[in-house]
Amino acid sequence: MKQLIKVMKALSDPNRVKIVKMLQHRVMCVCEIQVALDLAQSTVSKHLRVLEDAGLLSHEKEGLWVNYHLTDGSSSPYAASLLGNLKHWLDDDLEIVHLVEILPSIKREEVCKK
Amino acid sequence: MKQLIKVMKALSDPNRVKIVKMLQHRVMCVCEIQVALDLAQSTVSKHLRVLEDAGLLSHEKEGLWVNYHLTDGSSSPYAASLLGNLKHWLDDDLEIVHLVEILPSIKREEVCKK
DNA sequence: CATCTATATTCTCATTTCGTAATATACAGA
DNA sequence: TCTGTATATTACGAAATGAGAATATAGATG
Repeated sequence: MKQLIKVMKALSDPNRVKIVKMLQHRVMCVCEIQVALDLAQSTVSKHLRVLEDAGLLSHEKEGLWVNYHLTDGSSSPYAASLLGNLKHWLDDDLEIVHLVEILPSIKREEVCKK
Repeated sequence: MKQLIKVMKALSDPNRVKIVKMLQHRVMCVCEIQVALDLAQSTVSKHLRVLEDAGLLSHEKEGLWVNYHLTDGSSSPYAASLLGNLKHWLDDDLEIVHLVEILPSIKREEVCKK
């Protein structure tokens, strides 16, 4: 039960769902997500932690960057199912469409370095 | 997006998930659910509203009783999918197993009338 | 109509959640 | 080792959430 609730809670926030939808298209680092969603860096970092704790994401370090990507869901059947569903869900959502459109223009080399 | 978030939020609470799991077995009125979950009546009433608003439940009146049951999910594709998933999810969960076991002993004619 | 009874709604409180700013940490490069 | 950059963590305020008690509502029955 706890596992399920964790996954559901993780996907109960619009910004976190947006993160999942973006990661369907490519791996992203924290600052790229920050720019895409226009949130504070700490906020993004916490959202990523919630998603990862639920078994939806994982990360690898690449120098200073941390690359986040979707998991294959093998850690949790609930995560697996919902990641599957989210593959097609919201593809018509205007906000998501827009996010995906601007995704190619968000490049870490240009976007970070503040 | 809003629709999806509503469904996810509705299923982010253990007591609401328990309600769904119970309703997979039979129609229940508010006071039966109240007894099964050992919650205040107003709390149950509110949980039912959240689930119904998300398109997961609907109700019919039967005299003084209000019968709640799962929907076929036709009002929301998200609700439909998750109701489908929840058909098999948590069937091994100890808490759910116990709830389902005591379900037959909860009869509105005996349980209500306070 | 008066009175039960089941449910819904409202009020209030404690807890959680989401956001930011500030700070700490990790690590690459001079 | 010192500096700068990306990320994580902490501290904290505003808003949402879940709980129960009290109250309102709807409808059945005498």
